[in-house]
Amino acid sequence: MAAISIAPAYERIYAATRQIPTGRVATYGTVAHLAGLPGQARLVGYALFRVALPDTEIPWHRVINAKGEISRAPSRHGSDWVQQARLLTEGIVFTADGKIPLAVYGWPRSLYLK
DNA sequence: AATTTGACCATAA
DNA sequence: GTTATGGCCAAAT
Repeated sequence: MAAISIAPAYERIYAATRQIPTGRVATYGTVAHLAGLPGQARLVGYALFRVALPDTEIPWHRVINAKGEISRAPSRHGSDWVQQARLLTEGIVFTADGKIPLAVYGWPRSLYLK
């Protein structure tokens, strides 16, 4: 009954990630919330790790951590730099600290309106 | 089937 | 400012 959403948890995360508009970024926590997994910021990170390589339609590079910084990791095989490059390509400018001003690029805007 | 793994966030000291 | 800790979950091997 109610086959409302028997979709894999990860797929919902991917769906939420695809909704991030170009030139904008969302945090893991936000994506988790949009995916219907409030508080599961970690799952988002886990899911994205499994998808990053065969990248298809998922703008995984638009997902960053709550600090407004790209989550670098040794296990990422350098995909973290690809993320940096892609964000720059979309017109996003990093601060001197290598961070992204969420107040400007954060999405959805409603979470960052002053 | 059990073990391993993995890109977070918030709080406390 | 850093460091440590708890919480949370699913997929790949």
